[in-house]
Amino acid sequence: MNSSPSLKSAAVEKQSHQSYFKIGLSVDCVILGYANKELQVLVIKSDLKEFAGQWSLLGDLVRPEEDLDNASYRVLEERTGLKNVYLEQVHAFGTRDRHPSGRVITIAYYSLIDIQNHKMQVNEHELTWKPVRTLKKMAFDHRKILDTCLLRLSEQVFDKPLLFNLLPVKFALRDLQELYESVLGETLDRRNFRKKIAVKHWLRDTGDMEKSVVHRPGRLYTVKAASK
Amino acid sequence: MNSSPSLKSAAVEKQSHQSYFKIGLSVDCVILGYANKELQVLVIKSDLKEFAGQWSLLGDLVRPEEDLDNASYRVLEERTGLKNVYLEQVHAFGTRDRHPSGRVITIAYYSLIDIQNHKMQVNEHELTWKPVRTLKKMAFDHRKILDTCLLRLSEQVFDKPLLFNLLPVKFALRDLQELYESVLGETLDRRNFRKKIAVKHWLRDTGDMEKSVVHRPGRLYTVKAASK
DNA sequence: ACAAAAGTGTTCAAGGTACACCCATGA
DNA sequence: TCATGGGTGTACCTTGAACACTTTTGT
Repeated sequence: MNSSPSLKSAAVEKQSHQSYFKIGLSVDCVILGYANKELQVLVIKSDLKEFAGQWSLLGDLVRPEEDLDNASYRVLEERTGLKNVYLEQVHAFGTRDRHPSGRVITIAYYSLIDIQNHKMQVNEHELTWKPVRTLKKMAFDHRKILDTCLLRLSEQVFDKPLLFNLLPVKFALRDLQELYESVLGETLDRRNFRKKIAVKHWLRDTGDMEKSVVHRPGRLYTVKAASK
Repeated sequence: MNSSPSLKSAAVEKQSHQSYFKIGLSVDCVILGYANKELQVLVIKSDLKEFAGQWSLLGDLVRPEEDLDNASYRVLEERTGLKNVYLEQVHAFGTRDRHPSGRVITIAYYSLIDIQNHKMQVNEHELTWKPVRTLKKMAFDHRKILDTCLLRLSEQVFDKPLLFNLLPVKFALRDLQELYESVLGETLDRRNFRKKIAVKHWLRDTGDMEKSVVHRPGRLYTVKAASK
């Protein structure tokens, strides 16, 4: 653990948010993207001494004048510059000892964005995308929060057109299938997958084809109306 | 609206809980029972002037030293005397204007109990069971909270052995079917229902039969292991 | 011509739905 | 003997799973 001098201790952080206690209320956003054929989550280096070197989800205290949902939209927009993205509340986490600064309960949300389409300077401010798979340990109970959101997501992907939010506007069915496989953690039969998606009527054929692929190009589709 | 002199106004209530603000944090429990072939929910007359005469769910502010889940177990035990019952977190409700006393966000839980088996004096302290169907308007956003919990429940009843928590230890399949019909809001075919339950292997035949019924008595079953 | 992925249909098993008759009990 | 609900099986349909060959493109 390399603890730089600029890291705040939990005690100091508690001072600066004094007005929100006795019980602090925060939102944490599991912001998911898809790159290199893997699910990625947007994380930041923890600024707490207790979690020096560990990655943390993006969150903030809820302001007294804002709705819960608005707070998570705000966090999302501040960090990615994106509005109007899919965001869903998942669970409230509130064990006593989950935050070293004192009593903070957090409402977890997850959000799905097109990683290409967000302008934020990644790797500045120690904000970065990390493959979900590689994050073994995270600050606070954030790995548990992440798992809870991933489970919720996987339960919904065949009921609602969610995963399209992670892809560019135009995509091939193979891209979509690989994404489903990442999220579900299992391989899928190509013919069965295509039939299963077809009967949902979520997609529109753009008429375009893949370019510059070293094999037969696939058709490019776009989603009729993704969930926001 | 008959507003008795003992009702607190929101302003007064805010004073008495001053230490918890800026943002207050509560839990609300949708405590469900089953009687007269209807789902019932345990409610109390609102003590706020703004909601005089309206029914309210059972809730309380979360204490600084208790886990979120513990807070809802505490509310449940204080109101029903029951421990060890099924309790599940459903959703956090946090719009700015949901509470007239100021900013209070609440975490909603639902719980399933055997209504015969709870000792609480109902109709004292204006605490009572009301059929879910008859509660058109409730205090705060409590009708919305109730609906959210009922929806969650109905989505789960064939996946987990939940509804048995609402019945006595021994019950006939007809009782069970009527309960399922109440929760799902639709009638079910008797033969198909019995097959569907049979393949779950949730039940054990007690060897006993119904008594004092005016028709052929049904077998009494008990659940092998209900979810707690 | 070869490598690589696109695109496509059929068969089988399992689960869900619709539906009707005889049985046991109390009045 | 009648009214009431208990208890059961079969046929059909829908859905999901397994599985292989031809086509198109770039190199």
